[in-house]
Amino acid sequence: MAGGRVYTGGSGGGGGSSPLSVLFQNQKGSCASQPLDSLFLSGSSPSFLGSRSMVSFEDARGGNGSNRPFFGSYDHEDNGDDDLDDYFHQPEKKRRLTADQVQFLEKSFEVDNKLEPERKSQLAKDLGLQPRQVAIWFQNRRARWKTKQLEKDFDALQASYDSLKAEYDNLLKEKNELKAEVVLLTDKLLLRERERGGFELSDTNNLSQEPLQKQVSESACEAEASKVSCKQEDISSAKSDIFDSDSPHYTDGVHSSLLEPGDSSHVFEPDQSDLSQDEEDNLMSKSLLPPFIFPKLEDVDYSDPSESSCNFGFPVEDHAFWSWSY
DNA sequence: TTGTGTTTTATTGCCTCC
DNA sequence: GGAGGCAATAAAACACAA
Repeated sequence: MAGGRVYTGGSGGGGGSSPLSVLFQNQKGSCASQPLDSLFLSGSSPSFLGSRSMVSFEDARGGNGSNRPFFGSYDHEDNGDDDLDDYFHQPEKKRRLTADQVQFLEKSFEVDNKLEPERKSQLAKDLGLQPRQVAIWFQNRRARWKTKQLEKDFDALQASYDSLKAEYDNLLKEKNELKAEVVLLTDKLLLRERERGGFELSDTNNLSQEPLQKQVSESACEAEASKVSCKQEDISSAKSDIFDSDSPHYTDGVHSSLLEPGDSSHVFEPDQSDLSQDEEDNLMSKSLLPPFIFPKLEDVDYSDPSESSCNFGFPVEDHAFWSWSY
């Protein structure tokens, strides 16, 4: 025995003389002739006396035939004496508790799932079981309860996750739609600028006298006026998305050819070979590139892509975020 | 009837508390 | 150090399909 525990089987039970085979001859429900509540509330001597389940068969057979135990698995009421004899000559085996015993224990468990020594003794006495059997039953019952509780918790978490994922998917869809819109408008804008001939970025001689930022901003606002608000904060959140092609979410396939990585940036990069260092610095520091395309460096921290506005607060590596489920 | 999966009863070993 | 709880596990009992 572990932990110094001693299995004191063999001598428990009430040893009542009245045969209970009428009441407990079938564990599958037919024995429920007595309401459980009356069993549970009927004081210290419910009709379990005489049960010797799990005790030694030598003990169980005990005295005379009238003291026959009502083992839970014993539903051989139609068997003859030979079968009965065989049954009792089996080596000691596990015996299931009767349905009534289990119901009684269940009721007790509902009241309190912990078992103080006194209650254990009382239950054992009432049910005609060994106190250890009662303790074991409670222990196993607690384990089952815990498992079910875990299943419930899991279901709740799963539901919560499903809800959040649906919400996330909607946001992602919305994001991609906005992204596509930005790209479309950008293309339109570039096309218009080219038609005007005032924005030939590949030709440094054509750099406008007007500050580039002003030019583009005005054009942007013209383009935006029809549909999109020209508010700086609105656009700046989208502009970082344009160059977010590394994001695993970027699957909308609406990239403008002008904005493809390695191809797009030069569109807005004036050839600075003829600029003075000051002008060059000015260009860089003030970010003369269109503000709705390139965020100011101080606005966006590219060192941590997960913090960029294009992700709506979700980590870029969201595939890792979702990968644990399903 | 038999094979197989599930449930229930019981054991073992470890841990915590008093 | 003993009592009791818990996790892991064994094994019997049970359910059920083929």
